[in-house]
Amino acid sequence: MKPSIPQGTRDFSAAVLRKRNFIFSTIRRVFELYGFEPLETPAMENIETLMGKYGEEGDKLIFKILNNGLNHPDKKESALVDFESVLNGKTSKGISERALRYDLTIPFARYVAMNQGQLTFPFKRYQMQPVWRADRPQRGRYREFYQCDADIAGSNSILHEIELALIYTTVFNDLKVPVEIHLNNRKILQALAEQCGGESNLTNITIAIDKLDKIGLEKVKSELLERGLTNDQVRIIEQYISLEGENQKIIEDLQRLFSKSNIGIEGTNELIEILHEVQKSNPASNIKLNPSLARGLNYYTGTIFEIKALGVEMGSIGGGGRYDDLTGLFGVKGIAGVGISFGVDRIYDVMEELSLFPEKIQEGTVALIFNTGVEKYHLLHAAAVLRNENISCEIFHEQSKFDKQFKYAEKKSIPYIIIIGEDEISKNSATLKDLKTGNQQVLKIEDLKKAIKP
RNA sequence: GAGGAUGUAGCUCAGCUGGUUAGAGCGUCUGAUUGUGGUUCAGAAGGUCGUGGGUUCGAGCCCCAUCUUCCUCCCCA
Repeated sequence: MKPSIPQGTRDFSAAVLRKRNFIFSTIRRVFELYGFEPLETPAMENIETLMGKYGEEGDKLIFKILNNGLNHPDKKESALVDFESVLNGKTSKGISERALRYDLTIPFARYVAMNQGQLTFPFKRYQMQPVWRADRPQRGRYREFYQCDADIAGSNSILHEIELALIYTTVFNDLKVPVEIHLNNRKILQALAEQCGGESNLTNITIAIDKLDKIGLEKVKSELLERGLTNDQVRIIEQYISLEGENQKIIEDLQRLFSKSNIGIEGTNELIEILHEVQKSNPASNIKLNPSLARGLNYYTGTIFEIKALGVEMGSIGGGGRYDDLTGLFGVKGIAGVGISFGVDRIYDVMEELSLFPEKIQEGTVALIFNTGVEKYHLLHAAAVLRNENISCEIFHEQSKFDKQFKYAEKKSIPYIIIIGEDEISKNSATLKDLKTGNQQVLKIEDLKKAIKP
């Protein structure tokens, strides 16, 4: 049979993995710096943990795992009945009782709900693991992809929003990816909904205005009308999403538009505080109010973030926000949460497109010890000395022409080669050559480490 | 889930209205060159033309199905 992998999944070669790990380790380091602790949860969850948490569309995109043993004679009849309900679009525990995780937030909520007695609140965790979606793959969209989430459970403090924004700034600064942090607040959208026929319209409004960037004002307006809003209501929304310009100007406009709405004022004040503190703590933060930012996921109730890479066509490379009732879905009330997520696969694509990966990260082996056919002992000894100094090196596997050994080093981006032949052994030394400059020198084995730049 | 494009050597791609033995560049390997690479030169290997059916005297090319990748919609990271 011809080897292949499932649609939308990928193998990662060494060159790709080194770059990915560069992103992962940057994010991990910053998460740790802010006091988040690691968590991993299983690839699969019980199916009822996931179903119904991501909306109707989300349910369709969850990968369900077929139960084992369906062919057992004793179960045949019940399996047939259960399968009938699957054919009617319902899930059935008789056919599937597990599913692959769809994101990291719901498993986190499940974990907090399960372990609330043991955890120290506020509970700050980060998690970097793959998630799976049965979506149709496209550029920047995969069926298996990684998320890196940091969330805080059990605190309403706005300090977290401020620090999460600072994490975004720090990580993308470290990666040298130019970004805009888009900021908005669901409370303001709620105030807007109240002015437009009540909260029942909130979802209709958020879904439509979230697309403003993509489809433009006219299409957003027609979508709003299709979703049953009146002309007057659409006019109010148009006024709202047309707000643009400097953050300060948008703030003033929001204050004017929602001067009579308590929730609107509350949301605006949160925005003001976050903007103020973030820019004061790290002036490099490119944080931008975006009134049309809504985010599809309905569990958000306060601040919302989204990260837009500058200079490339790419969907958002990160997002997050505050959700008041994280664990309510699992029967534990009163635990608020706030969190952010990094889309590593898209960050990778952006960095690739902008050529932002440092060349340095492709170096695995630092030195290649040529095989000159001398006693293996001499080669192994030199390798051991280097390895003791934490310099990664390898010995060419067989004696062969230098030409071949040089080419091997070149292919693997190994910066140094070391030659130990009869001449060198007689002088208890080694020849070290820097492949980049072409310079070479004869040194004592013990002095190699000094000549090799890390 | 709906619609559209795509697939030929390890990689990037040619391949005429259907006609003998499917080509190029790059890469790989061998040699010039058994202690000094990146250059050059000579040669070689490498293909069930995504897969399975069909039409035809004859299919890389036409038809059907299926899979992959990519694009639009939906949704998202």
